Amino acid sequence: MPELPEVETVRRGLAPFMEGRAFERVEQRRPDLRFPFPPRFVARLTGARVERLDRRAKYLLAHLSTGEVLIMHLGMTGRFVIEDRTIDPGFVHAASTNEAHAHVVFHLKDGARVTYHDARRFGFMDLVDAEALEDTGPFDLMGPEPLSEDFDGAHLAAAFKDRRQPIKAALLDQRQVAGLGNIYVCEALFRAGISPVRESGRVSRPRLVRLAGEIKTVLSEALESGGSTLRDFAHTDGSLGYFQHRFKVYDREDEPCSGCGGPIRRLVQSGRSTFYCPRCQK
DNA sequence: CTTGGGACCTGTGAGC
DNA sequence: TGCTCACAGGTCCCAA
Repeated sequence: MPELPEVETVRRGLAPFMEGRAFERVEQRRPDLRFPFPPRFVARLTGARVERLDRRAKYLLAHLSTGEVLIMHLGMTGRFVIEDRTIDPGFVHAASTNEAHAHVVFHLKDGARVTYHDARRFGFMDLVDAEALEDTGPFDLMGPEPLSEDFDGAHLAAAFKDRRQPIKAALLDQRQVAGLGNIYVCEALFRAGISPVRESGRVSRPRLVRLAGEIKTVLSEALESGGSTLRDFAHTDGSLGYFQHRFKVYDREDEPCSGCGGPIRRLVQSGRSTFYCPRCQK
């Protein structure tokens, strides 16, 4: 799924069509995605205006005029398709879509129709009071945004202190730092020269400072490229991100390492593939 | 408390 | 061509 750069790319694509507009009509085509929709989901949205579309980690947050926040998570395969007759009647901003996976349709006043598609249905939506947002899970325990000033080597050192977990797993834990996923963790560890199996609590402070910097760099570069397109990620206008061409290790098993020429290896850590260079990462 | 494994669900590509 | 298997960008839940 979308990790932080992909979710932020989606947010930027969606914001011009949603911010300042109200939901004229909402179609909820099934009772659940990963979780059941909240009670009276459609009724609570209808007529509400979207004041602002934010992102926190991998979550999209639509702040509504009703005082509630619409929380949207894309899971692995969630995506939004925009159609806007104010721009070009009948024109669809979208890659090819499968109607069977169009689960929610937002009809906005003055034009746009925004459809949420999600083949695997690992995504979900929820509604909470804006004041309660920070106190509701998972936001209550969530670590800092990696691109914010709150995130640096000192934060990692404190978060990893006395932890035995491999650093790969620790970086995927959204309570330590929020927004990284499998791709960018692999890429950041490679750039920092740190082995994914190293115990997180035993990585030296200078190396964590380097790691925090590499995390910021790789996420920033991915954002500039419009995110990564692997299988089905597409922008809201149907265009594709292209950062995947700059992966150094992810999905490159047996290919030569850009640093030493040796083969990139794959291993499985807590059920997920890790790609790394055994020679360059210690 | 921490950690790892399985579960959720569908689609796709590789190999036979 | 068609089958089967492994695997996929995430996160929650539970057992050890």
